[in-house]
Amino acid sequence: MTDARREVLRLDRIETPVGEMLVVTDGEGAVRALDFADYEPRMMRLLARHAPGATLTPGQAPEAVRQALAAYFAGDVRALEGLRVKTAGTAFQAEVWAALRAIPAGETRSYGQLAAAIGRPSAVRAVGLANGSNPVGVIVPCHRVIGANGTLTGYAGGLERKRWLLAHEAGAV
Amino acid sequence: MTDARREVLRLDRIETPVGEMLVVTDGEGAVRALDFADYEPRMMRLLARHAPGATLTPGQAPEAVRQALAAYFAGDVRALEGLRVKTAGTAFQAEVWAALRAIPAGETRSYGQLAAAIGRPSAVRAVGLANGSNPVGVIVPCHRVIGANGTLTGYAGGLERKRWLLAHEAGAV
DNA sequence: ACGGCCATGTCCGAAAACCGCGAGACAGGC
DNA sequence: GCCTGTCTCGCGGTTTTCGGACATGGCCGT
Repeated sequence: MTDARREVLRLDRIETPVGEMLVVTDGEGAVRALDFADYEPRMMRLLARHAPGATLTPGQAPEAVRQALAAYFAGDVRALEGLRVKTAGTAFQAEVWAALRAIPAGETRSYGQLAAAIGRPSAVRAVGLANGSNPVGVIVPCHRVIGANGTLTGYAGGLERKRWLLAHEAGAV
Repeated sequence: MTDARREVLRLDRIETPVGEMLVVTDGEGAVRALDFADYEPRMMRLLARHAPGATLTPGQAPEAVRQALAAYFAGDVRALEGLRVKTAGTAFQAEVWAALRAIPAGETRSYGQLAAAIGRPSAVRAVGLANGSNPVGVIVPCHRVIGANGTLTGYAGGLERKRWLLAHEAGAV
């Protein structure tokens, strides 16, 4: 009696300088999840929350997505800006993630700045929390948010990768 | 960014031998809620849970619904069997409510029999709970479930109405 | 018969825990 | 003094846990 429109998502694996990544796309070409292969359980957990009941089948991501990611890692760090993503978090999370995509490659923001940008200057830790539960890494650039004193503080894919991504973007502007 | 497709539901009021009733239907003719007018707050609460964010406007229910209800109260106690209902409870509740509709008019079941019918013989009290949170009274005949010893035990619309409905159905087969 | 007792499964609301922070206080080292 | 590192605590949204509540039905005494 429940609406059982089981959505079918494709799971692709691509090689990058920072290790193999998992890309989940839907039938409309939107990216639903993107994470590093060694954090697969985490991605599956997030995906289960954001796309309940969807089935996952191995398959190639749309060419536009593959090419954009390749271009990004090759040095065209703005290549991801046109990609469409689709997530289903709370209203607060949606605001945070939208604010993330507004940070240009090569720049960084502090958690406090991001909190102020969405009109809740004191919701600093909550921003960190929403940041950490972002299902679409790299494209939604949660790695561009650092501590107010310049320290990297944390990253779901490991601080080493956060450092690499920031250096990559800083060197390619 | 959340899906803000505000659904519009119609709220009708009809007279019956057991008092005025509230009928909520959707754009597809399915009954979403049905309760007695003097329990309006309860119905609103259930509706808020089963159709979050929907707006309610006064208006007439589809003719098929009105006629079926009139026929039922006039003596054609099987007139409600063809009506479509739509609810959004948990899986357990859905099973219980489906099992309810399988009880023919004029018959009754005990809570234990109903629990056994859905394959959870010991979930007796849970059946009672699910029964009580049924948003679509009368059409989903929760009044046909009574205690194992024949007592009526309880009814959201008042025991007096439960007694009346059962007598009405028993006398009209 | 009748009245108490208790095991039972599910759901809901409240409360607490959890954090990818940041500001302020404080202690040392120069 | 000044700079830096460590500590403490308040912050806010989300998730998890927990404690009742309940439209029962046996069982066991009287």
